Amino acid sequence: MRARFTLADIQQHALAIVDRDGLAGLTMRSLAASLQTGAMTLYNYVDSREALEELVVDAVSALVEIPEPTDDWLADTRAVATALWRTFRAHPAAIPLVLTRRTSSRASLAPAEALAAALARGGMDGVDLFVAFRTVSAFVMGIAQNELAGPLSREDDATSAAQRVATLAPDALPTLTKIAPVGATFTGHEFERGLTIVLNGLVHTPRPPASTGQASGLS
Amino acid sequence: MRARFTLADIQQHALAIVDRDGLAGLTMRSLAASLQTGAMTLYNYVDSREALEELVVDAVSALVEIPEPTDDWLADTRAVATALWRTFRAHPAAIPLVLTRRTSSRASLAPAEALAAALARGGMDGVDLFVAFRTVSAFVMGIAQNELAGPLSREDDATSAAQRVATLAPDALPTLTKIAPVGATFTGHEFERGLTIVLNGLVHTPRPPASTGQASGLS
DNA sequence: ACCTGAACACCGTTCAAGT
DNA sequence: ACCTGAACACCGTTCAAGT
Repeated sequence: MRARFTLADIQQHALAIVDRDGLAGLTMRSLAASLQTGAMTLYNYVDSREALEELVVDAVSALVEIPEPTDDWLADTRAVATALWRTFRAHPAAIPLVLTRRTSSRASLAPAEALAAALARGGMDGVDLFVAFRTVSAFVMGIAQNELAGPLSREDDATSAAQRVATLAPDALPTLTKIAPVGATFTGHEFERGLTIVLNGLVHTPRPPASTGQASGLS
Repeated sequence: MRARFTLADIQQHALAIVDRDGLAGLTMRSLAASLQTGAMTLYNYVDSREALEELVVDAVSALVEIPEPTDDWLADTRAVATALWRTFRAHPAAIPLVLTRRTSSRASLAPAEALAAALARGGMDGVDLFVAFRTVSAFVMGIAQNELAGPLSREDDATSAAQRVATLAPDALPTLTKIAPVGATFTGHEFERGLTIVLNGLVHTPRPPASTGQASGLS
């Protein structure tokens, strides 16, 4: 019998379930039901639950709208990072998978390549390029983590981060207690402003002479 | 009957299991066995598996050696961030939990408070302090993510990230293909150098005038 | 090659009964 | 209040049989 499904079918249904019912809602059985088959059918397409989750990460990555390169590498770097962040925000229930599952599919590496390429256009290479890539990439993933489960993340229920922190130990955590209400109010711009900080750092950090075997590039 | 265990007992055994057997090795039953009881006994101390995982995150957070404040806020910021990173690296199997589980215990907030306090000593407050805190925090968590599951992370088995990337699509991913071998060689210094970039960015980024209701502080 | 139901091992948790 | 075994619902996956 011919293949009834494509990998894309499976990815779409799986991501839809995660978006609708959360991560816990995605099981082999629930996905199979969504595709109107038995659970075992899925194993013709996917090795394991783990592999299925990687497929979901790929599906999310494929939704990143990678911007066309311009002649402004800094703006390009910002654009790719922003595109990633926008996609993650649109699928918050999938963020734990994005943070946690390793993929090396074309789909998931395409945004990474775009980011690295933009930085390379800035004149970096070798170790410098690697460090810059890691730094920007870490910032983007870390902001996703902060949003999801960070110390001052927003709440689902009524209790704000401010209240939670204050209730816990108002005296032991004076600075957090002071910041917490800011986090609750000032929402949605941490990413842009934080990214500006990181990119400014990139521009203002002198590149040390190559210490390993790798060339440090120009500048 | 008096309580046979303390929460600290449970945390220690749970973290030990995660360190030894990985995250999948930690189950209610395996933890109970480690404590020489039945699985149900654990529910006298912990509400659910989810709560147990938060307890593991607390246990890891408690291991962070928070440095004493000095008169150099930048050095202090660096020291707290480095202490966090060192602790995460020492318990790699727990990183998925650290990235994913939300805690608001004293233990987990103490390093966050130390980080925020160091930045506050740098003269930031209000929105600026919030943004700075989020940015440094995101970088630290993101580096942990990169190490664990990022695009150029190191491998358990023989196949290097370089090979993996190259095999997949050498032409479509030229920049990553070029960087990949650097990641394999240049190991352990991305954090320091990336942190320098972020901190330089902090110092070199002008603070915009307050746009929300929050005061933007001095400078 | 792909499909699929039955069955198995395992896991979190409820229940009910103990002290 | 804390302990605990039996039992239940659920989940990933193996097996064996089909086309």
